Amino acid sequence: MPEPEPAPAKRGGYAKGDARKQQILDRAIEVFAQRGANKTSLRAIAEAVGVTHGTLIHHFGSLEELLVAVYLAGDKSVDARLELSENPSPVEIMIESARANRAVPGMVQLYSTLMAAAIEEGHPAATDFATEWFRTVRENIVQRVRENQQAGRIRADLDPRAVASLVIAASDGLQTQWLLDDTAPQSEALQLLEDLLRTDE
Amino acid sequence: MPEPEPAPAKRGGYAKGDARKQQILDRAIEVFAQRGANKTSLRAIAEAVGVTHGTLIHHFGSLEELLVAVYLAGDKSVDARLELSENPSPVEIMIESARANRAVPGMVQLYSTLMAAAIEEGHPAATDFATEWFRTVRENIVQRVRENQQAGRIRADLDPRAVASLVIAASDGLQTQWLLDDTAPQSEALQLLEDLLRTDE
DNA sequence: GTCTATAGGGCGATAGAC
DNA sequence: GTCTATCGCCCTATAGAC
Repeated sequence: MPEPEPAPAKRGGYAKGDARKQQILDRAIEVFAQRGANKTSLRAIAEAVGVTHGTLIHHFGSLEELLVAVYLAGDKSVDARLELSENPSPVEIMIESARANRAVPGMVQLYSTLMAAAIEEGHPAATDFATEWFRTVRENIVQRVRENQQAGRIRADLDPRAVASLVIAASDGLQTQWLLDDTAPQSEALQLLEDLLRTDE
Repeated sequence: MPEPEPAPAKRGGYAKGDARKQQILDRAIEVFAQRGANKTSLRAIAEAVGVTHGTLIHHFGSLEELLVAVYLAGDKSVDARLELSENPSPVEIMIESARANRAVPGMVQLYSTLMAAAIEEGHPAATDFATEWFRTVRENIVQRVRENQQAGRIRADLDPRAVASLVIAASDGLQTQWLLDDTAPQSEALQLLEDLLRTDE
């Protein structure tokens, strides 16, 4: 199935390879959205994408690296939407991200799988992803906390780094609870945390 | 290696089988404490315990059921210690449990692995464990929240169920963060949550 | 009852042909 | 780039020795 190539690029020709990689990634994300992170062997993904498992290894190096790439690509859409709102509270960010994940439960399963792999030894790709992920997210949230404190929306006496870790942890843990029992008070608990952090009425 | 049998019991004779099962479990817990949840195949565990993988299957039915049994057995010691203290706050319970897990990181890895398996389909043992686990823990914590509210130590206007879910989620999430980066403010964030829940000074 | 041995199949990863 | 073939490891399940 020859498709119209997006400008093959005479020089430094990685365009074709990257395009193919992106194609595979797009299809893989669809698969995760539809079927969840279930039975995600290289062979199963390869079959769904329409190549062999060897091809996936060629493009991504290992199953784990492919999974990381899928998660990061899927996360971008959430990120983009958040850029639009102004000075959101840390908890609002988590609520928005939870909303997105609720629509695509496969992403939460994938996140859990990657985190479980990350805290075991011998999974460098997952460990690197998780370490970098928490570093970035925590940094981001710490900044939001500071902004909200300056705006008088979060109590100024709280340590931004502790607040950030708490908010992230709560969000992660609640998603797990909610996936196992959809009567778990996910939104309520997040809203509760929001209220607790707010400057005293 | 014939060991002194603990009263073979003429009737309803499951004593011997249960004893062997407990032996295996004890040894498996040691292995997890020493080496973490790494490379936990039936064969690897069997080798460490000193039997074959078939023996483990015979006693526990499947790898997943063995892992659940190991986690539950390892958790009992924490539970026992908590019974001693009187009317602990929900967060104090989590801090104590975090302290225990810090000493035996393999248990946190095991917990993560089980939770990741639980939220995927096709892992009934893990799913049953996790569902029941959250049900029990949440029930327990809700009760503690109520007691603390009556004692005037937690704000009476908060929904106990939301508080319980939040505390559990925060604790779980912080342990993951801490395992990946031991400078993550685990204790600080838990203490912060404790302070936020406290009746206004 | 308890355990060993083995069958049958899936996995990730690699090597090399096209 | 993509394929096939293959390696070594893992899993569950079962047959039968002790």
